[in-house]
Amino acid sequence: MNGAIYYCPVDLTLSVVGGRWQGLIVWALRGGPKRFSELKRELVAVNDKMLSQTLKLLVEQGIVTRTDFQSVPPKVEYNLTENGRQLLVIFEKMEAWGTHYSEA
Amino acid sequence: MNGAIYYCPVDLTLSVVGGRWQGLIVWALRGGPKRFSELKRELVAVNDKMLSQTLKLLVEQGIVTRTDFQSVPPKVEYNLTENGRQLLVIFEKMEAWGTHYSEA
DNA sequence: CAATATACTTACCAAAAGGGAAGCACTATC
DNA sequence: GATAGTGCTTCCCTTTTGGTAAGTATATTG
Repeated sequence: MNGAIYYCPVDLTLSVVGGRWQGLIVWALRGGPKRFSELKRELVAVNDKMLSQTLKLLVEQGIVTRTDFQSVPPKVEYNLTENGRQLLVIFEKMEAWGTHYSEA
Repeated sequence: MNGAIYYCPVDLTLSVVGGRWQGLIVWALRGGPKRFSELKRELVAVNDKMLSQTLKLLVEQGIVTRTDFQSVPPKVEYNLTENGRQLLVIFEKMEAWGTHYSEA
């Protein structure tokens, strides 16, 4: 994948899901494709650089697809791949845990 | 928790589960309490500093308990709290995904 | 009496990640 | 003709993270 060595399957998954923005982007795409600017609006604290950098990484990892509509002004859509979509069960559990934890 | 602001429950959970060692330690404790040296042996690439630093963080976050047996040489056991234990469903999904992904 | 084991901490350094601000290409709109 | 909107990239800098090596205290072992 990127030369890194993973200690176990959990470690591998964490490399895709951990990091400041990777997981949040996957989660933001759960409802279907979104444009760059929509993601930016949704992930309030992200900046252009981080968003495009992280999206590129997710594309390389095979989690997200990128569709460039070759128009001016540019229109590009991002969507989850099948592998990406299968990550969603993880985030559903995370949402449940986080919700419960912040109430405790 | 630590002054950080979380954007949503998933973000909160990622702050507990992401990071180089946090998740792996929680996962390593799934079978019951372990001593410092056992964790060190199991998480091959971790060093003393990272392990004790991360364990301290997990204790502060209420994910792990620390029991010091006040003996010489020292014996200290770490175990999951109830909140920590509830994270395990997340890791089970991660293991499944990681296993599947690395076969693809 | 030297070595070993345990669970740490400290000082120091290197690498990586993250972020701000600006710029770019091009069109449409005012 | 200036301005705005889009999806980026680049430069530069700060912060965070990770890591190495060494040290600490004390009892047991050889």
